[in-house]
Amino acid sequence: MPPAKTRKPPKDDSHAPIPSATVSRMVTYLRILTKLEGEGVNRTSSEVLAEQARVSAFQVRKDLAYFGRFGVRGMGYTVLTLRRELEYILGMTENNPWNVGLVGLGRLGQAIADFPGIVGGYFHLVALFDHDERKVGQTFGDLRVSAMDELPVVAERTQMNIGIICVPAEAAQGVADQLVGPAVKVKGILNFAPTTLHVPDNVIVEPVDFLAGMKRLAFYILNPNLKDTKEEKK
Amino acid sequence: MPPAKTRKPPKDDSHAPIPSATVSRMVTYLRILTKLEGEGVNRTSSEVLAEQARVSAFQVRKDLAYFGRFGVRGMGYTVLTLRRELEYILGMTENNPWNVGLVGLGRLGQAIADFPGIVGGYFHLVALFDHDERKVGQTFGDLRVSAMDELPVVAERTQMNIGIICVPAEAAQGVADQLVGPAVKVKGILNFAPTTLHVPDNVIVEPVDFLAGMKRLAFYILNPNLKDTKEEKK
DNA sequence: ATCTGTGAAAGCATTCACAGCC
DNA sequence: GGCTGTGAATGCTTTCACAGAT
Repeated sequence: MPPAKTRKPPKDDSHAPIPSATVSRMVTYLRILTKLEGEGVNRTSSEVLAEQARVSAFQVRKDLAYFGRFGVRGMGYTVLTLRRELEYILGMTENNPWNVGLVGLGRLGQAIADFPGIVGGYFHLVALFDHDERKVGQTFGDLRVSAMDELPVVAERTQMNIGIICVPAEAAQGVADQLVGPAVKVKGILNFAPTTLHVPDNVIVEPVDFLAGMKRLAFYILNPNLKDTKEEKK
Repeated sequence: MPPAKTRKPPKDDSHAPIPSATVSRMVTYLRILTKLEGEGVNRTSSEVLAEQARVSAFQVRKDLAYFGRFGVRGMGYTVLTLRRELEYILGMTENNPWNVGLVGLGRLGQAIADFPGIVGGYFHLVALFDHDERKVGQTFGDLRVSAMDELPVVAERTQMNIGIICVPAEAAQGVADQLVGPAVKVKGILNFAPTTLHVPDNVIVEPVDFLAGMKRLAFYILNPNLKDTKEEKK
């Protein structure tokens, strides 16, 4: 094996198993880079990223190394370039249209539909659904609320591929079943309901369970000695 | 060392390092047990719990073993008893008054203040704060919104020990600083703002970052091959 | 017979130390 | 000199297999 060739960046390590904690941190790094860029910072380093993400600089470099080589030795990273690379890695690009449908327009659902970063960011909110017929037909933002039985049709028309569940725990599994039903191409679900969803293998669920978060807080407050020193883990 | 004594449950393994993933799963088990109890189920097993939590039965038993011995060999677990034990372990008891203050009454904050399980569950919502003077003085539920500069006084009076941050990312660190300021005894923060908070060592932060969740979804949808098979990790 | 509790092994993730490149 | 990229070592977590209890 000749190490003669001068520079072939082996960017594509495509089959390496990426730790899920690494994926979470990549998201954090992207957020930090976007912030730095907004502040007019051009260059940064693993140390700066580490400080802001509350992890070690080793960790930052190792994480990035799973995906390629983005820095310059002795110099650090260019904020703009690295931000773009991470966006690409995480699928936050023009040619990945993430079409999001939200189910359940209670207070929480309305708040999420309205949240800065959902509309106008990397994701497009394309459909709203509610069980309650008094809500069906109302508009939030510029979207009309559809009935649950319209879901397959609307999902098809809007090319919905991500679903957000904001319904009570008892109703969540039923909604999940509809979201992954035939003709619906939802491949990922963000689940705000405090329950564990059962979905087919090819569907991803991300739980956002803040009641669980509160209980973890309670536990760690009572047992400060065994506090996890590396926050950001997921 | 006499192993003669007939039954002294060595409940207190107090210094074993508990994996943070275990803590998250304990919260899940508690939720499942509460549900089972509500359905009138008396007995259960590591297998049932595993199925509902989407983990292995080994994992359930190992997790529980960190805290004590709660089952009967050949029989399984008593739902009521185990539920109580887990509540005790997680600090969900009458004599641990978790007094929660919420900062930021935008749509999200209002939704959280209203969420079933905050009021009337294991936690008491005792104070609301907002920067915006038009919101100060309004009431949500039966709580009056206080101004930010009243925070130290109100926190003291209400014995606030957990804070929830529902303000925009730019404002979150400032709020966190106030929450851990002198005379405020907040030891845990639930952070809905998409930013990493810097707090003293003795304060715990639980991030609830659903925008990050969306980006993780996007990544795993694009790279299904390296999907994490064991959801519920945190 | 059944199902829990647990030491030991296997599998992952993080930390480290230093080689490699500006 | 400075800071990245990365094999090797360390340290955790999960998985396993089986001993223990009823």
